[in-house]
Amino acid sequence: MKKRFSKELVAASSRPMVLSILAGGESYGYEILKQVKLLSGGELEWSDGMLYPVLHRLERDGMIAGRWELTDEGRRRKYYSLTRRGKRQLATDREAWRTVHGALELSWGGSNV
Amino acid sequence: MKKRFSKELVAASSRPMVLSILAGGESYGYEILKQVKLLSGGELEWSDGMLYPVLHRLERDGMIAGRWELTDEGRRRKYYSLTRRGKRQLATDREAWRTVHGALELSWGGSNV
DNA sequence: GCAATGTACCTTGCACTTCAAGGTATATGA
DNA sequence: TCATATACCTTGAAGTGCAAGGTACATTGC
Repeated sequence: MKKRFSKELVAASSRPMVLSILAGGESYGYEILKQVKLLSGGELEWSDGMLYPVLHRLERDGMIAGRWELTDEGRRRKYYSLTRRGKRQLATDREAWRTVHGALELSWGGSNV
Repeated sequence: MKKRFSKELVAASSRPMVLSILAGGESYGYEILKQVKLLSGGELEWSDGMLYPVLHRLERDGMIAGRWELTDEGRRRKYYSLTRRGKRQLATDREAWRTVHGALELSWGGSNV
């Protein structure tokens, strides 16, 4: 549906975005998808087939910790929370992003408009 | 040397960065590498093994046009310039980047600092 | 004479990632 | 009974960067 976003851009932003969302409190896959949409004003829509492997990798690498829970309606959810290692990674990712962003904005403002 | 930048972040920024640099006038591979380093204040250092395939893809897709030239010293260079299609792509990429950047900054400012 | 460095380009194999498409399961409302 | 929403997962195809290798020529220092 949204062809505007290259898979590379999604790949670059997925981890920092997930870590950042979890820095605001624990959440689960389906809800994260909605939060991403909200944060982008409805423009960004991730596929769930992308997000779940991302969550599994982050958990495998110790950035986030998962915990299964059962809702009142009888649905299972896997809640994730940020670990200390995840917090450090978030800070690193944010700095890296801002460096690249600065270079891009510089190049965009430099010669063309 | 620079482990701070994930390959995903490099992948997301490489095309918009190259297109943007060429929007400022034609250039060639080796020089683009130095311009990227300059634009980032020395922080971003691309490998040439990454850049050349990027240039080939952009040329294949009609975003840029290549032209061989021989310098006075007898070295061959391939100069690239932005095509009309490349200009359009640059505008699209820039908008996509800024949307994602906005969502990230929002998430970073929202709950954690 | 020759080694090192800088310029300038290219390709291959590896590991990794998204996406599309498929799957499982339950609850609610028309 | 059927569609929609919730909630998770996996697979195969296609596309990435990176490390490492290669080619070639000019300049500099010993």
